[in-house]
Amino acid sequence: MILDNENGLLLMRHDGLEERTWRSDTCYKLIFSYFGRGAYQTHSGDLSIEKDEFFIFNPEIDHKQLSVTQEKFLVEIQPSLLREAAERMGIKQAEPEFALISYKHPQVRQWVSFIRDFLSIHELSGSISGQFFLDNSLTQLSILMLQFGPGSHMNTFPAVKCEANINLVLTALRESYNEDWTLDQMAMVARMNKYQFAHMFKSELGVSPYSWLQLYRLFRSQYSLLNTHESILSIALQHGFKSVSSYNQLFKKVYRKTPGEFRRFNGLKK
DNA sequence: CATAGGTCACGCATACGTAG
DNA sequence: CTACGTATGCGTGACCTATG
Repeated sequence: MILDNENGLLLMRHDGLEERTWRSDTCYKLIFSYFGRGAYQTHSGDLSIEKDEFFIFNPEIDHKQLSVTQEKFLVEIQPSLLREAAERMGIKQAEPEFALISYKHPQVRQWVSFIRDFLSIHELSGSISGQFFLDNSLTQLSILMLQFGPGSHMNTFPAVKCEANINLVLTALRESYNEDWTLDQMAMVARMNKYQFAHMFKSELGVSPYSWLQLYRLFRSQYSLLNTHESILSIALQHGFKSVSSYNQLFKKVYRKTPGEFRRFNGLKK
């Protein structure tokens, strides 16, 4: 099952899952795992997704699929379309760069679920109505990606609706993200056993508690990075990182770039 | 017996200092 | 900014325990 036109492409297939060639596309590429897990490789590290999680490849990123279970679901979007959506949504970042992390979001899951059901009932390949459906879907997904896909265009972490006691923790973390936290403290806020808490947190958000906090710090720090000329060190310290080296390391993992490179690539020109 | 809820141990990812 | 080395403590599969 494949639908494509000049704006992008929608692909869903249950066979030919063993493809293992290097690809480098000019488009943004969302990969969603509806069933089990998927693994991908880039020149600077591997990525894996569990059920219901997704990640987004930025244009021109070399990548290779390592494995997929049961079903491959991916959508490609041309930068021009995403740029237009960003503009209409009032996002300043002209060419958003998405974080290379797997993430879970209920609304993205719902969207994928809807598209899957629709496509499995209607045979649309090559038809006029298929094109119409595709264009609309791509626009919708662009909006979702910009809204919920963590990346350079955000200075916070995407909002999610989840369990009440998890929400307590998220609120507390957002308020004092630049302070020290341990898993025990978070669990205390949630009034839960720390093991239960960690499990629940992970299943709700697709990210484990401490990683969430780290990522939140990183996204909050982006604004200063892109809009001020403060030193990397002071930005790192202000946002709760204890050293530049851990800040650098996290940045490398998320964007495959160091903070300096990220600033030069996305930031305001002097 | 099946299912859900709770707990834990320990491998390994991460934090962070030092040196280059 | 990168490349280590080390200590810390997080994450999670696997195991218990209650419940029906």
